[in-house]
Amino acid sequence: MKVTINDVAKHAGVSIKTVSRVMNNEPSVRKDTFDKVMAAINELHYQPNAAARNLASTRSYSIGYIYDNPNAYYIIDMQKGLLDSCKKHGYELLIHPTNAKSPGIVDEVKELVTKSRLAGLILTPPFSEMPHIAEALEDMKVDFVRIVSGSTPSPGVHNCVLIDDFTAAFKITNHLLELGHTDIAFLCGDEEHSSSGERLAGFKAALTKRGLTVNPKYIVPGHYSFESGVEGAKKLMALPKRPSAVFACNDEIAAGALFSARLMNIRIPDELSIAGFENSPFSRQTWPPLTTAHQPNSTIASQAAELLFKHTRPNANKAQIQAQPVFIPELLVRESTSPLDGEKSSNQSAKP
Amino acid sequence: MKVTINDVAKHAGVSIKTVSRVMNNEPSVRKDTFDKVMAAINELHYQPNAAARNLASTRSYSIGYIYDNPNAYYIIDMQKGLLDSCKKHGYELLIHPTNAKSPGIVDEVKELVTKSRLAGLILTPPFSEMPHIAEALEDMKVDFVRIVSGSTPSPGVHNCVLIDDFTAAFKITNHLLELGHTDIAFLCGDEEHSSSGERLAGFKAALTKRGLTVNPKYIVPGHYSFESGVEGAKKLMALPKRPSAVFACNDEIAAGALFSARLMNIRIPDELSIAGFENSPFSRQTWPPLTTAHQPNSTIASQAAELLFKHTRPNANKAQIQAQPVFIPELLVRESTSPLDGEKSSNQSAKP
DNA sequence: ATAATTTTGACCAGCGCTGTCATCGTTGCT
DNA sequence: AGCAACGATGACAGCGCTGGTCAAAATTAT
Repeated sequence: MKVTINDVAKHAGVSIKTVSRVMNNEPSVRKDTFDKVMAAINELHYQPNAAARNLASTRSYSIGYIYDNPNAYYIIDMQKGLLDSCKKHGYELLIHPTNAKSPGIVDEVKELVTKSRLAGLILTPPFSEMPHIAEALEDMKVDFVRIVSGSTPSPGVHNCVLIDDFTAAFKITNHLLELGHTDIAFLCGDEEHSSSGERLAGFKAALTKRGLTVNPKYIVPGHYSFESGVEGAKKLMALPKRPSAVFACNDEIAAGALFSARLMNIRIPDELSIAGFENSPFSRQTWPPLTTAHQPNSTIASQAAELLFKHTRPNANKAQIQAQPVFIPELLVRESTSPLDGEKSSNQSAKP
Repeated sequence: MKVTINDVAKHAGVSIKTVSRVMNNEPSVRKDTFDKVMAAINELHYQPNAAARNLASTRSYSIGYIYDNPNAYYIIDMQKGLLDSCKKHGYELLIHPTNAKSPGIVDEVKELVTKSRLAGLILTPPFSEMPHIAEALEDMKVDFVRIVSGSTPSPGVHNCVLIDDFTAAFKITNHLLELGHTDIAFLCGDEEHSSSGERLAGFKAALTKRGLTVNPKYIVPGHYSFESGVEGAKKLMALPKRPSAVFACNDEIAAGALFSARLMNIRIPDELSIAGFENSPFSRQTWPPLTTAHQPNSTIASQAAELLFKHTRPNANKAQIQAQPVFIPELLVRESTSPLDGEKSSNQSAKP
């Protein structure tokens, strides 16, 4: 029933220590010894005891996922991706939802790491963008992988997974432009999330490329929340010249804008096109369903975990770990956006 | 930084063994010694090392949460509640999302328990209602707590937390009745979830109590999904005699019904009142916001965990564990329901 | 007061594994 | 061949805690 390292050692005719070496991927094990041990491991279906490993070594076999995000769908997707990778590599996942704005957050993270003896951490925004968190983690010599917004890998950094919000936002904006819209507003997310800044930059770039100027009144600061979308749309609709399209920084904001428009009896998409970002399930559940950008969260998460494991592996050569993977969310056109003045979208069946 | 049992012992002026006794809830520790040790534990923020405990004892200090539920908000809330209790008791939480309908599910659960050496499990629907899962767990002598729908504790059962869906549904239906509605439809959730049956029963009971007959055409089978709500509403609105109010088995279904009504240009709540169930965040983000029943998921979860710990605790006396806690979700009136024909709700300002 | 009882502590072994360091066997070199 | 140098392997202690045993101390009953 329960196979210990001892059994394997006997079976392979080596010492316990050698088996341990094999398990830990240590160098300095001769090829034939290695094979011998591996054979024994497979034959006996040996599964190392995580508790014993944790206790004996400074290292551990669990990773942590710290998050503070009101978006349940995002979190669930992330967890799913992380769990997949963890299972594959025999790690455990410890989830730790908390409040990023709490004053003692750094200590809290530190405590979590020491108490649970985490091998590493996965950080998503806002934690992935808090310098003092990263510093603390580096001080503690704990590996971590950050999932952040960005399009160009920075040299030397090997613990990041990038999401190219800029390009994705550029695409969404282009979609709106192709529909004939020129008065397009942008509803920002939280300023401290760089994703918001990146998306705004992509938005501006797309307009500029078309030779359009960016109307500062159409750029509304806000937060990643439904409420913020409600407020933002209200402000926009109070302007003397209303925009004909709104690009919201995420689906929640977009849903809020939709809600707000409805309260003001503005028909969507006829009078106002609205686009979101993220493709969260409820972007499909608004009326009309939201045009958005699909972000493959589970895949991103499992890639992040894979990257982390490359670091935490005992004899990891950090310099060898390749540059950051980059994900570009894809445009997903649904019914919340339509051509301006009822024209047909230019890329759709333009009959001659 | 790292507090061991030794530190606590010194701080409290007792031996290591006594601290261990306290930690393990062993009898034969005098009240004042117990308090003294507890004080030291709290003061030093002592958190036992799970790995060491796991290793030293046959028992383990992690519990598992198995789920298969598309509702992300529900899962996040549950996790939150479970984590709170786990933290308090020095347990770890292992989350395990999976597919309840997969053929090898029982083996999968068994493997999870043995491989991760789980002390216990928390089960929510649909797992909490699968007899073969419960049997397998009992065979393995693993403790588990089920969160199920029900209003009356069954004698002898001490590992259940009940949610009184019947009473809550009764209340919601009553609210609709008080608004003057008599033609009320019911959109069911999954048949295999007893919550759906309980809610339906509560619905029927409320109608019957008012002397109304239940129109079978107004009871639409379905699933706990947005799509199901869309379909259900479509069917209802195709009836020769449309209902004036719809009670959906959960918020997702209600949101779907709302969506569907919108597609058919039916004004909510003027032409049709819609009520949901659960008070999930997006019940606030539909337009109009949904009248629903608030289910305190986090609280329920942490109670379930507390109950589980009472079982897994070394010297637990199962017979002594009190009967199942019962939660009754509370009515939350929002804008998706309104009086029939513009009358004022009867319990509101009925001016003489 | 003394006996009976309960509570506590000292001590040891051991859970399954890893870290350290000493030892052994090889290889390379003069 | 002989010696150094290195690579591969094993012996041993110990991670932090529990479980057991037994004896000492504190409490209660008589």
